[in-house]
Amino acid sequence: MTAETDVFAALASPVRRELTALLLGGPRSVNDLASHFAMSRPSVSEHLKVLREAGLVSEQRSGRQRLYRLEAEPLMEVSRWLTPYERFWRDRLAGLRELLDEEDDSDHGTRP
Amino acid sequence: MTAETDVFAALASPVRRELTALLLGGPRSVNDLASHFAMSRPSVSEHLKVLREAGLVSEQRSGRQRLYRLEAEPLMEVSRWLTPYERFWRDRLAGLRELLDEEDDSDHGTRP
DNA sequence: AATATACGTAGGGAATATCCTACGTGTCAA
DNA sequence: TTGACACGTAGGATATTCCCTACGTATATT
Repeated sequence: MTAETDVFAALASPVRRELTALLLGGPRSVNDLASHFAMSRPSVSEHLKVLREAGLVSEQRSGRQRLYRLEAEPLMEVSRWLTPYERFWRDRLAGLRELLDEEDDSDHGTRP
Repeated sequence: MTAETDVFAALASPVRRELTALLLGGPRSVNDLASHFAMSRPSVSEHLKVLREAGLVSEQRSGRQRLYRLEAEPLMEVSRWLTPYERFWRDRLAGLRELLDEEDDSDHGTRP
């Protein structure tokens, strides 16, 4: 599949989104990351593999640890994919706002 | 799971991303949408169901057709989720730009 | 050298995803 | 009313996901 699909598929799992969120604070070891989840460490390793293959994280060996680092570039594709839709929800919000403004107006169409 | 997870999971399929893209041009019937894919119409219906349950599309019956309309609001959650990562790729791009600027600079560190 | 630590991978089981064909329902057209 | 059309759903086959435990490898410690 395309790289784009890899990224979206990687983000489909709440565990993997949580992992990327943890890496916002800087590189972490696998044990460190795994300690935040109820699941086994090997399972976390597998999630990290998915993220690695999507290009969302990189690993760097440090002694017997492996530090995983966030690589956010692939998220640009998501952001770019999102662009044409922004107009839609802004339009919708603008419409909502108009509606609320009318509602707030105590002078309900009594003006000439 | 959370609504957020529904949205990310819905977007994980290239077929469903393509469906939402088609709906950018306005509401369309199921047959119309299905004609853009190699798969059977019932399968497209199932994909539309996933999108519906994620709140990404709505349907409106019109005669014997059902017009599907894009509902982009749930994508705001994706956009919001993306926000803390933007800094990362901008930083990376800024670093890259610096590097290119230096490369372009014919006066390689010969200044006092 | 022997042991402990940090990690990845193998292999397997259960759940879910993704496609299909067959069929049922509601709507329009003749 | 009969037939065609548009669609959703049922049921099933296969692939993939997601979790586990067991195990192998490399590095550090003693």
